[in-house]
Amino acid sequence: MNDIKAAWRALVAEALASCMNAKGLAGEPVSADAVIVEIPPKPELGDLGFPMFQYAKIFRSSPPAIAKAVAAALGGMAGAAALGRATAEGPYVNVLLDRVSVAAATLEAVQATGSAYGKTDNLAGRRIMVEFSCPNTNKPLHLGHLRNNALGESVSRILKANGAEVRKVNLINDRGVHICKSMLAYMKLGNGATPESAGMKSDHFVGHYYVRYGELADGAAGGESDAQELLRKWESGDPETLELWKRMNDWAVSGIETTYRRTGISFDDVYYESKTYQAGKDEVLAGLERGLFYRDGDGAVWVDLEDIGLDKKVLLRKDGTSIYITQDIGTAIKRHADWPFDRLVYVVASEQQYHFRVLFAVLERLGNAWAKDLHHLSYGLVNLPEGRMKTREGTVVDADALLDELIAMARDEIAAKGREDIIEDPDAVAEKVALGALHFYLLHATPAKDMLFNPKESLSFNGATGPYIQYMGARISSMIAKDASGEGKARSGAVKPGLLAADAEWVLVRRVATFPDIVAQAGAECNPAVIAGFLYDLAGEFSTYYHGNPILTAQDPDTSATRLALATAVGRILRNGCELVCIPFLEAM
RNA sequence: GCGUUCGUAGCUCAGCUGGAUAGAGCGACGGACUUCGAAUCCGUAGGUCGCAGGUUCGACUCCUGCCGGACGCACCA
Repeated sequence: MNDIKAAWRALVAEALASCMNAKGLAGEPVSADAVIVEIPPKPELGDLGFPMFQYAKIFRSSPPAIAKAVAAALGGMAGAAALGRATAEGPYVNVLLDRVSVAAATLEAVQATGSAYGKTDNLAGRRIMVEFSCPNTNKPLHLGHLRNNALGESVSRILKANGAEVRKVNLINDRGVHICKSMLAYMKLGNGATPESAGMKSDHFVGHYYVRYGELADGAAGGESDAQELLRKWESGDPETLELWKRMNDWAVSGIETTYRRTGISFDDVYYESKTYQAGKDEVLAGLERGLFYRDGDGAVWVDLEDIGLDKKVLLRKDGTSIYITQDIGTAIKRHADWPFDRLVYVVASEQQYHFRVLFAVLERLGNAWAKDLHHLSYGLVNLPEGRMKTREGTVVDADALLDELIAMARDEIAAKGREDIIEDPDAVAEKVALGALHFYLLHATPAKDMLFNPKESLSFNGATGPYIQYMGARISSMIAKDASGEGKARSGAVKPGLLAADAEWVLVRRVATFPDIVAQAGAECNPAVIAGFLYDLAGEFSTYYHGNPILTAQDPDTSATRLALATAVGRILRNGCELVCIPFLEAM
C-alpha cells in the first residue's frame, strides 16, 4: 500500500505544479515527499485523502477551491486515471483506487509469496543483536520476565522480517550477593535436599531458599554481611563455594530453560555474568590508567559524567570487586568482538534507563565507536491492582503458575464447548491457546507504557485477545479444509477479482494490502503492538464479513471461489502476523 | 531537590510524520445459533482527550507552566 501511496503523492505534486503553472504562480514546486496523505475517516469518502490547507498561501485561494482544481488536473492525467479516480471533497482531494486491479495484485502477491508475504528489505544487510530476558539464578521467572521475553523474541522476529540478520542473546546474572543469599539459606536449611527429593521444579527449588534467607539471623536483621562475605569467598575461588554455586546455578538455569521452551523463546547465544565480569574489571582498570576514570581516597574507581548531565558513578568498589555496570561494560565489548553488530538492542525495563545512559557514555569514553549503535528498548512495568509485584510480600505472579492456570482455563473452555473429540490433541491446543492469550496480552500495549495485570479480568479468552485471532485463523482453516474435501461450490468456480470491488470485500483487500507497511512500521519502531493491533483489526473485519457473506455456500461458484481466495489470503496474513508476535497459529481449536 | 516517563469512556488499551464526526475490548442493557465453528456477530448507553496558556489555517498529537502517578538519581542487581 505504501507504493500506491507514493505513486499518488507524486501525482498530486504534479497536479499542484500544473495548477500553479496555469495560474501563472511562481515559487517552489511542491515535492512529492511534502505531500501529506491520509486515510479518510469514512470509506465512502475514498481510499486516500490529501488535505489542501497548506497550499492556501501559495495559491492565495481557499482550500476547497484548490481541491477542485487539483482534482480536475488529476482527472486529465493519464497516469492518474489508470490508478483510480480523484474527487474534491471540501478542502480535501480524495482518491478512490481502482479496486479491481489492487485486489488482483494483492491476492496474487499473497499467493505468490506465501509465508514471505509482508517481509521487507528495509534492514537488509544489517546485523542486529538483541539482548533480552537476563534472568537471575536465584529465583524463577515472573510475569515481568514474560513481558520481557515476549518483547525480545517478537522484536527479533520483526527485525528479521525486515531483512536484518538478527542474533538473540541472553545474559545470565549468575553471580552477586543475591545469589549468595540463596546459597547461604541452602547451606544452613537445606539438609542436602535436591529438587528431585523435594519434588519441585529446579528453579523454584532455588527460589524457595532465596526467600528463606529471611529466616537466617543476618537476613532477618536486614543485613547481608554474611552474603557479602560469601561473595568474597566466591571471587577468591574457594572450591567448596564454587561447587555449591555451580550446583545451584545448574538447577536454576535448567528450570528457567524449561520455561523458555514452553513459551517458544530461544537464544542464539548465552553469556554468563560470571564469565564476563572480570573482563569488565580489566576494561575499567585500563581506562583508569588512561586517565578516563579516577580513584578516590577509599580506593573505589569512579567516572565523572557531570559534563553530560549525568552524575559521578562508581565503576569498581573500594575492595576491587565489580558491580552491576562493570560486567555490562565487559559484556558489551566482548559481544562486539564476538559478532560485530550494526546495532545492539537491550530489552530491559524502564527502571534502568539511567543505567543505560551511563553505560553507553562509559563505553563511548573508552573509545568504542560503536557505542552510538547501542539502543535501550525500554518497557514499562507490569503492575498488579494492588501495586507493584514484590517478592517479600509474596505478590509476585510466577510465570509457570500463570501459564499453568491459563492452560487449565483453555482446557476447560475446550471441554465446555464439546470440542475434545473434534480436535486431535486437546492438551496441545490448550497450551497454544494459553500462549496466544498471554503473548497478545503482553504485546498489544505500547512497550514504553506500564501495564496493569488484573488476573480476574485479564485471563479472558473473549474480545480483544489472542484466542480471538486464533479463532478466526481456525475458522478460515476449517473452510479451506472443507473446500479441499469437496464441500461447497468454490471448486467449481473461478476467482474473479472484479467480484472483490464491493465495499464488504474491499475493506479486507485494503487491510491485507497494508500488511507489509505494518511490518515495516513495527520494525522501524521496534514495536510488536503495531502487529498485534493490526491482527486484531483484520480478524475483526473478517469476522464481520463472513457473518454476512456466505463463502462456501455463496449463490454462485465464482463468488464462492473468489471469496474463498480472499479468506485464504486473510488466513495467510493471520498466520504470518501471528508468527511475528509469538501467537501460535491453530488449524483447529 | 534533580532527571526520565506517563495522564484518552467506569476498567484495560488504540489513535499513522499535527488534519475531515476521538476508536476498540471488558463491564452494563437489548437482540442473533434447524444455515460455512456463538472463543462469534449486531445494536444502545458512556469522553469539555489531567488543567492553563502558546505555536498553527487546523492540536489528543508540537512547545511552556502547573497538577497527579510511576520509575530512577546505591561501593544492590
